[in-house]
Amino acid sequence: MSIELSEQEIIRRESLKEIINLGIDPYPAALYEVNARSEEIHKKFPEDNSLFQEISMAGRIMSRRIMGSASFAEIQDEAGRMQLYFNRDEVCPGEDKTLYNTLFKRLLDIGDIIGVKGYVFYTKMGEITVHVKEFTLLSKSLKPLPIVKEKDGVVYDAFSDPEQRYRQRYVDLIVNPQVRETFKKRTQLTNSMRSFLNEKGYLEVETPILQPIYGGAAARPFKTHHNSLDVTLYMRIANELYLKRLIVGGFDGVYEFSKDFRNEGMDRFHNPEFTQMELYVAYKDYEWMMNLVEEMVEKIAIDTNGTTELKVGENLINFQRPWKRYTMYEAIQHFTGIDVSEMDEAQMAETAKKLGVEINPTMGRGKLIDEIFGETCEPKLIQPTFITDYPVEMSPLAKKHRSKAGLVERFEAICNGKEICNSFSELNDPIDQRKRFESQLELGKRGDEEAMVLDEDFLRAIEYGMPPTAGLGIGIDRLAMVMTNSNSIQDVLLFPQMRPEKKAAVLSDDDFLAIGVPAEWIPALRKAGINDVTLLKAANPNKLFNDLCGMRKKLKMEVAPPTLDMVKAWIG
RNA sequence: GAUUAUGUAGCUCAGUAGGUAGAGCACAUCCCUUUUAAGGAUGGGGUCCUGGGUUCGAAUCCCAGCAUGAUCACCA
Repeated sequence: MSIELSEQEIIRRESLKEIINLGIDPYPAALYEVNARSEEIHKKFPEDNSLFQEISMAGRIMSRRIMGSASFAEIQDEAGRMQLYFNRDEVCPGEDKTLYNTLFKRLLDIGDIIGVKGYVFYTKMGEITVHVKEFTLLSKSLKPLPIVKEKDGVVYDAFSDPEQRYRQRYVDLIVNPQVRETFKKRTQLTNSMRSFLNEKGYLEVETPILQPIYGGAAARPFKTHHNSLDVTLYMRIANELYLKRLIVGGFDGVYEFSKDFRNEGMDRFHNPEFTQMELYVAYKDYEWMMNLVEEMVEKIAIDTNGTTELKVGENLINFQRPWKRYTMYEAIQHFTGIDVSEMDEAQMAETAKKLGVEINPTMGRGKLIDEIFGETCEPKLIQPTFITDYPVEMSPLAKKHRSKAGLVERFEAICNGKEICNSFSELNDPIDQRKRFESQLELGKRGDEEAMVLDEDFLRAIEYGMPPTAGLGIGIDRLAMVMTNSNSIQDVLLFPQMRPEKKAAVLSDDDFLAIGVPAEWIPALRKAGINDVTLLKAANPNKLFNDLCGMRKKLKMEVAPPTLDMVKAWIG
């Protein structure tokens, strides 16, 4: 990336100066009245042509077709585009045609934001168009936008480079309307979920993101430090333990949309920060929670897409209740034909090897089952499916199964081959909970970096007594991927985490002047790639001298060539 | 972290047995003047990701790096 402005950027800056010289403020402070939007006009005008005869609307210029005294342009507002018709003699009723000839035709560009007043009519071509009577520049754009064109559903020159789309999401949002739709849908999703939960009377709460002890999930945390307390704090990996404290405190149902942070790998399913909705309801169990999840997700599908049947990638997924239910052992048996339910750790490890599942010595029996399941079953579960009854070893916060030894009352919902939620009857036996934490500590000693740590305050809380409680964590990003048919988590995060953009250390004109470089040589030096002091200091004076002579020709500079001594003096 | 692909104009992409780089859109100037991815003509615009190496000569070949994507690993 050059710090040089491109030709088009220079032209726009010059236009900006001319606009100011015309006495026009390119960034006016006053509000601009908007009483009509493109979507509304397109919808209502065909039904009643007497509407919209005195409108005022605003948006970004996305295309222009200029032909002398008449011109067409399109502006884009949040919901869509509207064609504008400009006629020179209507925009400039007097003798002075500057506003049209100079401002509109020459000094405005694609990307500028304008406001227009006028009336809606049909053109000869039958397109709904705003006949502009007056227009106002609201913001001059200095960077050219990628121009995406579309005809009959075919998109030309799409702005598609993922790096640029994610790093400059604002550009992505301007030129790719389907991206705006995705994020609107994501918000519809959370709105739908929130209203569902509120209608049930559950209380939305906020709990700490900075936690002295991270807990509630198996994951590596981000670590930070609080200066005045001089303590280590962790960014939360889950909010489970806090929400359960609130159940102890007497709330019957609490939930939180929680940004969680996990210091792990990134790929199309994982971002270091992601959103979960966690819900805890007193006096309920996991069977009850399964029904709630079905009901809630079905409603979300209808609220966001108008149907329970969604095309996601190659698959047609139907969220209509009831969903299929398998126990974990049943699922493994179903997909591999092997009954692992009675196996001990050694037999399990043997089976895993036979199935081609990679294992390592830190894995206990529970982890082994999880690996086998994850490898052989999860990717094959396309339709929403509940997997129930997990091994106790991998669920230190879940209640022991009421009838099956060695298992806990837990379920996950799998959809499109990925987990979308996780839930259990919460463990409320403080003695058992302490033991479970202790065995996690053992796993930690065996080298499991994700083993949970013991949270004394949480234990103290449940020692006061926590009602039987059903808990749920549902991945909002994963759910949003499904609901918006997105292939990557980055497509449902407005600002996905990216490696930092590398920035050249830039020398300002003043820096160059301070070193003794005459102003006229600064562009040439920049062109030669000398953008920071170290580069200049490290340059070979002879080479730089030659380069500059070359640049002088190339840039058609009307100054005397540099001398070698001059260049040596800059380098010092 | 591993493998692999990609990185050329503001955007989307061509291209070259290794010999001073092309198209469309965008931009500029002029002509036309109610157009619809959309008129016509002319023109400007590039450290061909960065750094090394091979070579008379590298955007092209080799190595390393950076960025991004994909797959795997990790990751409920």
